[in-house]
Amino acid sequence: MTTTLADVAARARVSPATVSRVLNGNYPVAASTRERVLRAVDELDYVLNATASSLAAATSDLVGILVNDIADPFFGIMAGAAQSAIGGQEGTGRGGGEKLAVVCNTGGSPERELTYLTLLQRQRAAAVVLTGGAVEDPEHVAAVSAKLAKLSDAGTRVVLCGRPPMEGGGSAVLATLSFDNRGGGRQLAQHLLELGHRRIGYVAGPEERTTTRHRLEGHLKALDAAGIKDDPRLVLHGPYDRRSGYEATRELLDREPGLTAVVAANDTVALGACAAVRERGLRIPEDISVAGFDDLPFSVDAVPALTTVRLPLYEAGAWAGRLAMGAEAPPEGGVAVVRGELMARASTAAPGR
Amino acid sequence: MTTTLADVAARARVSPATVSRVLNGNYPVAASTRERVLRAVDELDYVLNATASSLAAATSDLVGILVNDIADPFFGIMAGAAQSAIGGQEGTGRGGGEKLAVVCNTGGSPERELTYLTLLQRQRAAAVVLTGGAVEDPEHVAAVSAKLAKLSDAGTRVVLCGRPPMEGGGSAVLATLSFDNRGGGRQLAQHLLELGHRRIGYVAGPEERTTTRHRLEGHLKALDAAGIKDDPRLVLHGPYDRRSGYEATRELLDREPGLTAVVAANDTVALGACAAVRERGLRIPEDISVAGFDDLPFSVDAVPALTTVRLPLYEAGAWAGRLAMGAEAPPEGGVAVVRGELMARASTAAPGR
DNA sequence: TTGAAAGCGTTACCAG
DNA sequence: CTGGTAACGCTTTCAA
Repeated sequence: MTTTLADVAARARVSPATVSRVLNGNYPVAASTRERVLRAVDELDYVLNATASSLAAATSDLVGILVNDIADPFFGIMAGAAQSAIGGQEGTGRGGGEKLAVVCNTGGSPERELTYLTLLQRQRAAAVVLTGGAVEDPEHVAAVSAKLAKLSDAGTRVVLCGRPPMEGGGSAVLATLSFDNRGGGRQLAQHLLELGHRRIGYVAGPEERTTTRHRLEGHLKALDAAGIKDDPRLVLHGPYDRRSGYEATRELLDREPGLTAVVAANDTVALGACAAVRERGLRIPEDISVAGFDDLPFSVDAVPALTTVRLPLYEAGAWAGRLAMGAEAPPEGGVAVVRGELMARASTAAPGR
Repeated sequence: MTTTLADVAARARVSPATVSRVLNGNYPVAASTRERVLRAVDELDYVLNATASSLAAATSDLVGILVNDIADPFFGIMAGAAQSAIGGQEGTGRGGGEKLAVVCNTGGSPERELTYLTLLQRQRAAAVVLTGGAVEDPEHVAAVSAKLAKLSDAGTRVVLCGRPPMEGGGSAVLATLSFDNRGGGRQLAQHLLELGHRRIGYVAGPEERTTTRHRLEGHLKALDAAGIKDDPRLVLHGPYDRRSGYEATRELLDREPGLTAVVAANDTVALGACAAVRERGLRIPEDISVAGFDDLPFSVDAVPALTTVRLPLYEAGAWAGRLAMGAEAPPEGGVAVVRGELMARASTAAPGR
């Protein structure tokens, strides 16, 4: 049979209540008693039953971190940082209070996102962190808002990381750490424009996603400011993966052979873009410049000449983790904008092609 | 107040027991009754309390997937596959039975690995999947074995994925999907040897890790078979990251300028190796060959000429997920060896240097 | 096919 | 500082 708190109490010759207090360390207990209890715990190899604790205390120690694609280091870095911030706190004791930070992979699917939120709601999760760009479909946005409101009502701390603030959902969301995607898109384009580039292709992310829209808006705004009129033929949408970058870039080069630069929605897409460019026998950056977003650790190896906007992923994730743990939310309605840094890794002067 | 099963029962004019049966779908209920109950559930926006369910049923719907480094796509791909296999099953209904697959990042730390296992034990997890190479420290191995035994006793299904079978721990572990790391290491070395390479550097992973030891063993065995004596100066250990590959390769090139090939412990390390090689003005593969392991999606972009062993990460992860869900374990003591495929992406004939 | 009631293992309040 | 004891919300026999 599984040993219970009562077994420990019996062995230590104290009441269950006392054992509970020792284990949770949230109430004064005589040192000698504590000693006796802990010995009994060790002797019996007792482990608290979290489901019973949660039921009785009406609070769980589960913290869910939702990501769009667990195979993408962009999310891995943020989630890992959050998990460290959450997990690396309490002592390693047999006691309670230890948070269980876990990451849930939605795979970018709205349904799975909702499913996970429901599952976490069932668990009465202590906190939920939503990372990465959100889907903009009104119906889904409404569903998520409603879910978050319910979670929040039930005492779950809701934090957004790398995601724009929810429209009017301010009450349910404790804090929002949003990347300055518009600014990043603008920086990238401005940089290329200053170098003299005029024909710039853009491989955007999936439609209906906030990151996609914001980065593209920044890009187009910069072009507009430079007096370059929006050319829809130079913008292609696709998923945030390598293949999309490859295929879209081939298409862009077909449409506009005079292209001197390609901006990709993120670094993973940029890698595909590079492959397509190389395939055409073009050198980077001598013949054509390629720019990305995110600055994943491997992009420097993939393309030493890649221009990118480095987002402070680790810092943002860690901050989100702390907020989930109860840290004070930033002022201004709990919204903080996290800016990226432009990394121009090589000369990318406009080729004469 | 939070609405409970009793509230639903009252509204549907049935007993709590009936509501439970409808929600779990594991007991016959009259269609009309079910209808009424479900309507009440929807009207009240009721969500099962998983902690209460788990306590009463003595089983949880939590499945934990432990990974060494969540920012490494190697783990992301496996974990994502496992999560899909686990999560994408039940209907999206409001009912129970839905598993909550979550991934836990140990960061390669033995303590955190144990902590997570304890946390999952507390939650009475339905299953636990341990992925990736294990630490070989005897004390830690014993601690993990003991933990797994306890989990297993408590009814948790334990699955190992991309990790060698536990010594004698067969009883606690339901199934083991182990990569053929020795064979992979051998393949890589043999390939290089056949091309005429004789001075081959090796950047190994961290000491005390099974993957590190096995891959290296395969490598050395192949060299030995070719009559090349083991030269400790050509083997360097370090963490599984880019920096390690960079620094170790610089050191190797200093020690042995006549090197014609470098084998890295995995593709991430290989990227660092490539950077170091390029820095010395050497071209790949004309001047020197670089080989890796794992075949991360981006490695082809980083180094089109990289030679690597592709491991079926997705398939292994999906299989592990199915096993965690209750699929039948493979025969042979539950151990299955998953082999990789050699990918020689470019000519890597031994340079004349 | 449905209902009644006895737990499941902890927590937290109230006494002492 | 410690003990007794109602909850906590659901599952699951056992009857009907």
